[in-house]
Formats: sequence, C-alpha cells, structure tokens
Amino acid sequence: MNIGTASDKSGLPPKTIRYYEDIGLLKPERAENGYRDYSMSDVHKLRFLQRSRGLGFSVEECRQLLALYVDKERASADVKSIAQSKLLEIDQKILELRELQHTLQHLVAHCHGDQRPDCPILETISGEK
Amino acid sequence: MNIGTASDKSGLPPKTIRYYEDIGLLKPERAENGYRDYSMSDVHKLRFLQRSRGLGFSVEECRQLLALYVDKERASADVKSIAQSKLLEIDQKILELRELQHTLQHLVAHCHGDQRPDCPILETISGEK
DNA sequence: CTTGACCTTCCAGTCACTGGAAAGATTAGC
DNA sequence: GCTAATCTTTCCAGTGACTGGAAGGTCAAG
Repeated sequence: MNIGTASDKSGLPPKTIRYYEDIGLLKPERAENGYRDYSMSDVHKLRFLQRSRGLGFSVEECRQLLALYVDKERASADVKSIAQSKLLEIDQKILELRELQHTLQHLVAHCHGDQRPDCPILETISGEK
Repeated sequence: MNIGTASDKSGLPPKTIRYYEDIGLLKPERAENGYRDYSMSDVHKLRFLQRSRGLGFSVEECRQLLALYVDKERASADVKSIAQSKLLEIDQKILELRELQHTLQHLVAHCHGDQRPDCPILETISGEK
C-alpha cells in the first residue's frame, strides 16, 4: 500500500513516516514506480510508534521498544525497566510543573492587572522584591 | 564587565548570553579590544531572562515581558494576561502528564517483568489487547 | 488530454540552545 | 620579558522530532 494509506491506518502524517524511515526505524519495500510499498507488518510498526510516542517515549526509546516488540525472545523485564524510568521522569516533570503553577498562581493573584505601571509579577521576576 | 562576569552574575552560560544577543534581546557595549562590555542594567536584564525562562515562558514571551519590564509606562494588565495564558498551558500540560502517568502505572503494574517473552506493555502499545 | 491528487527527493526552518574549531586578548607566574 | 593558561571573539554545525515547501514524476477520472 502507498504511504497515504499507511498514514491513514497508522495515524502518522506521511512526512513523519518518511522521517522514521530516514532515521532507520523501518524500511518498506519499493514498488516498480519508486513509491514506498507498506505491508501490514509495517503498518503495525507504525501504529506501535504512534502509540509509544503518544505515551511520551522518545524516538530512541521507541526504537528500543520496537526492537523488543519485534523480538519474540525478549524478556518483559527489559520493557518494564524502560517504562519504569519513563514513569519516574513523568513524576518529576509533574512535580516541577506544579511548582511553576503555584508560583504563577501566586503572582497572578497579587497582580491587580490594571493600567498602573507597577506590577508584582515583573517585580518578582526582576528580583526587586 | 566581560561576558564571564556577566555569566556568573546572571546564572546564564556565556553561550546563552551571546545567543540572546543574536536574537536581539539585548545589545551590550563593546570595549576597545572587541570584548562585550556589560553594564549592571544588562545584568539585570539577563537575570530577568534567566528567571522568566525558569518560570516556563518561551523566549518570545520573555521578549514581551522584558519590553514591559523596561517600559515604565506599561500596564500591569498586559503582564497579567501573559502570565494567565501561560498558567492555562501549564494546567493543561499537568493534566496530560497525569493521564500518561496513569496509563504507564497501569501497564507497569501488570507486567510481571521476568524472562518470559510475553509483555502486557508491548501488547497494549501494539494494540493486541 | 487535461486536471488534480498523490508520490518522490531535497533543502530549509522550527526552538533554544550547545559544542567545537580557529584565532586574538589578557592575565598570572616565573 | 616569556610562556602558559585562561578568556574572549566569530563562525559553523548539531540536537530532537518533526514540518513546510519547491520541483518534478505518476496515476486515476472524466
């Protein structure tokens, strides 16, 4: 099947699919006219990439996960450790964002937001207070 | 003062300071030997940038905030609206990350993580289940 | 036979830096 | 005064994960 169909079935834009090929994530056949020709197996891989990227894994992590996915002899421990470290990163990111949220909420609450030139937000960022 | 000193005082690496100059965020004087020469006012701006970047504002948002910071006639309403929209983005990002966290927690909890080849995480990502 | 949709490659741009090379300036120690 | 180390300069290239666009080839419909 052509790249447009593979795009529809996988949920990834054609540009992204070609990019994934560029960086060596999959290598579809070529038809006689030079068009890429995707098998169902390719589409499964593309869907796999689409979902794992959506779960926040980096492309390099997806490459590892895909290798494990393809490897029928893999140990599930390998996959679990990748997922666990990603989970730690997500926990950390949430904590950082919550701090940011608190700081900004505080700043916004104390800014009267009118036409006067003084502004507690800028004063805090600049270190005046 | 030289860029190294400005770097120490602002907490920004010299590379970043030059980059900020490239994109027009500030223009320090030049000494006779061609070295950049930072005033205290420049250092204040650099600290301002360091803090506002740390608060999650994009460089373009920082450019706006810096302009408002320098403009003594600004309305604090302008600053407040930038901060509020950033706050909305942060709220949204936290929600998305929490969903991710839940999904991954669920997957990790159901993966036995041993040497057997089957793995609920991969099965879910691939859409097998 | 022409139109339009699809496909190809290649080049460039995004964002916010970061690394490194090559060369000139300054400073510290001897 | 010499040398070595440190600092500074510019410029070019790379990161991650695409995305946009140009120029051209292919294909199916009417």
